[in-house]
Amino acid sequence: MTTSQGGGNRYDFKAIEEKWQGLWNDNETYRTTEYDARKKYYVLEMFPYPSGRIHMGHVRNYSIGDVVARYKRLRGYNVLHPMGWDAFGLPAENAAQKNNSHPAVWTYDNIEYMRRQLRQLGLSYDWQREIATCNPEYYRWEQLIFLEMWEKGIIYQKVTTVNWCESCQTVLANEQVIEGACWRCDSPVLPRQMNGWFFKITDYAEELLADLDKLQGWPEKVVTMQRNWIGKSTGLTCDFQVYGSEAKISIFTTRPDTVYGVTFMSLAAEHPLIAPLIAGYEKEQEVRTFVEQIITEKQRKSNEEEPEKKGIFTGRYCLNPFSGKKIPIFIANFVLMEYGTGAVMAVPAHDERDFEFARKYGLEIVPVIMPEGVTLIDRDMEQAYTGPGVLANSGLFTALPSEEAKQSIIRYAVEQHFGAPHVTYRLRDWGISRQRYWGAPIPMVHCDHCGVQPVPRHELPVVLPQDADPGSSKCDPLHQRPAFYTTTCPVCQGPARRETDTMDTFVESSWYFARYTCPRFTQAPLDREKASYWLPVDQYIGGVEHAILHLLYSRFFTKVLRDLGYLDIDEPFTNLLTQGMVIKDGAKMSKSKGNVVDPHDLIATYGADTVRLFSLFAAPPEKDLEWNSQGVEGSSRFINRLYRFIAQNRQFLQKKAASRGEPGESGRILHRKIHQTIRRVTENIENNFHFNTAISAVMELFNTLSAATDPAARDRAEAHIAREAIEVILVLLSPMIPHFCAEMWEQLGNSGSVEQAPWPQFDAKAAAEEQLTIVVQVRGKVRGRLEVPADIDDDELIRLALTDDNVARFIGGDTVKKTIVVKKKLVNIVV
RNA sequence: GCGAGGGUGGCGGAACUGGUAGACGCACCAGACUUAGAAUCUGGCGCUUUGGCGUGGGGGUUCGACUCCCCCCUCUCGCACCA
Repeated sequence: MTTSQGGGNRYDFKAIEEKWQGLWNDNETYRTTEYDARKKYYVLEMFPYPSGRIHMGHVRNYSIGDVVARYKRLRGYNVLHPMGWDAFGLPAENAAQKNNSHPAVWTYDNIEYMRRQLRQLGLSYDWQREIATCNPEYYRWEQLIFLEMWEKGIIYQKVTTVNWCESCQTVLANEQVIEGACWRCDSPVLPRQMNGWFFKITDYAEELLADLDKLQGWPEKVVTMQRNWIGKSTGLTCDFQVYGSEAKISIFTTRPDTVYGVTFMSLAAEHPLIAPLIAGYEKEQEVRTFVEQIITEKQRKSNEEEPEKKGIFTGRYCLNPFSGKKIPIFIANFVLMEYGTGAVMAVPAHDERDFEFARKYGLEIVPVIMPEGVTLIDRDMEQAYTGPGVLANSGLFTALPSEEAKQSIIRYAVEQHFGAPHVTYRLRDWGISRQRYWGAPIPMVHCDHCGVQPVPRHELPVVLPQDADPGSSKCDPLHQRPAFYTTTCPVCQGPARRETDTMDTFVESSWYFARYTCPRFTQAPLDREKASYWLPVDQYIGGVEHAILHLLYSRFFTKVLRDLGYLDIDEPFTNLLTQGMVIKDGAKMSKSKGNVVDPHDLIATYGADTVRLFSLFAAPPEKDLEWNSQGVEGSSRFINRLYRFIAQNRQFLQKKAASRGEPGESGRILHRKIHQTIRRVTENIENNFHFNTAISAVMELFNTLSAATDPAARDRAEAHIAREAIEVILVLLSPMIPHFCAEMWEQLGNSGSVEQAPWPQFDAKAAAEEQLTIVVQVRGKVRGRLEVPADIDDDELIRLALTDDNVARFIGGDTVKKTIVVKKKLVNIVV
């Protein structure tokens, strides 16, 4: 059985799509070079992980990007539109183990298959620039960047408590822990002490935060998420002297104005001062047991809600440096060692957590911030007051407003040498060590004599071994491969051990957009000139799930690469479009829910153009797209209607030169509609990529064209207008359904391809209406409509409105108080 | 709890700086063509007792509110003991 749809009723999408894909491929139509007279435009979609086959989310993402690329080409830009593969990662290992294959084999097979699928969608990529991050020719440059970052001191190694996923057998970055669970497999994440490599992203915290203001072309939501993630807090660090000891406890607070309300001190269970504090005191053993208990509880906690607040008195006291007041030192389970100093000055009157804790253990509550017109009394307080106010019982600072007091108190602490202004971030350094095989090796060597040494540059790349050691699995991590890690020290030539951790795959995706500008450059990670020409990416498109992880890391890398001298930009992505998910039956498509639609089948049934058209038409790109098989039929029907119209009117449409003279009524309407459509489509794309409304505008034009083309009147003066209409339709739609438009353009006998056609020019005069429908309202309610010439004056309009029968009826006997005329729109009569 | 963004026909969605709510499409209904169906074409399609009522609910500003202001309900997403 043939799947082609010949017979004249439906267009043969299979033949047409294959033909044009072949031509684009053979002619390298989308190959891009630099230094063109045209302005550059770099449009990029987030590159896929080669998981096996493309899914509807890919189709949507890449259709959107392709429309942008094709549109910008038609508008005369030199467009860079590349594609590649985020090819390292755990699924390859899992799949390889299951199939007794090798991750590289599995990955490259998938790339092969998915590349073919992308080609079938007719996406206009410059395939010459394709990259796969698992290729040593890619990651060797990443290793070089690593070495340069190491030299610059942006990389360090430390033993810390890391996020460990037992199921993935690897460490995760903070950003990869979602509600206490692994971002990939959803199993609980446990803390674990380990040595690992870190990127000092916190060195860039301030710039990453400040530059968010430059990202005017980003969705507000993403900017806010990043701002919260960086989490800057400004305040005071200051020291509390331990009573009867030389030791000091350093605290951080964002509320120095409440410092006279401190009634106790809370330490995190992991605080290093606890051991010396309690040593030799009577309750030592009891406290020690409590601390251990809290630490185990913390390790066990996962997605559950907040545990109940609890703590224990250490038996020791410290002194408030401002008031000299002696306060008890507690250990509390809600104090985090990772944030601030791991010690909190507790102000129960003005902090909810401290309030709860104080009430539970019967501790003193001293209100020192009074809201306007209110005097707080500790016994009557039912909750902490956290708002602003005026200071009370605060020594020198009493009666100051709280905002002002913050500054004065910090200044005082500095003068008295027991404190300093301080800024803290929630952002942690990026831990990039992974204990897995399928990733880029970290190019370092450990030598017993010389310590940690970088691999000499001429030895790069440190290649990931492709063969298994005898008797082991193909996916064994590097620390189980003596043939890999046994080496000599680059300094002393003695025996040494290679680093066996691989890099987090997010490192690869943090700079790939830059490598696309010079994917085969062999001298350095980046060709400065080409990178400078193309970057930043003008339009980046991808899922909102990357709002923090990938987009924050890429911003960080851009700044690092700038500081290493490779780039001359501060931010990688000027405009960001976060497209919504593709859902079906109200839920995200997923295998477990069984609601997956495979694009492969759809393309086979309807063709790529229909699939693209539907995914663009059914919703604006930033919203979720509800998949609807009947909607796909509708898109297919529209293209087929266009096809039949052209096929059936070919003769008529050819009479371009023959028609002369004044067009009739329908011709004038059509001509006007053409120009109104050009304006609408152009604006819809330019403003916010609302292809759904752009497409509906073209549908309207086509409806007008079909109605205007009465077979009985075909030889009339309208022929050249009809011809203009169909050409405009084909150009306007060509970014969305490129195969069909290319074919029809050719069949209509145009010289040159539709891709070389100029974007149609909007003519305001041609779009102007000659007759207007004016709405007549009485007291704001529509009571009539008038057909009037566009140039009618207001007085005449009012006169006409008042004579309208229905309008007169609603005015009845009332007197007209006022009339409001809105130009070209309406008349409102107030009675 | 904090932050962000939404709630418009049976459905997806339109509506410019306040000015005809429901464009376009899907579904549905009727008709044409057909032996019949599919496909296609034409017309209809918010609710409704024809006077009205309608953009989550209630108030307000205005000649006029999906749009602006206040209060409330609800959904989605992100963060979540951050001192």
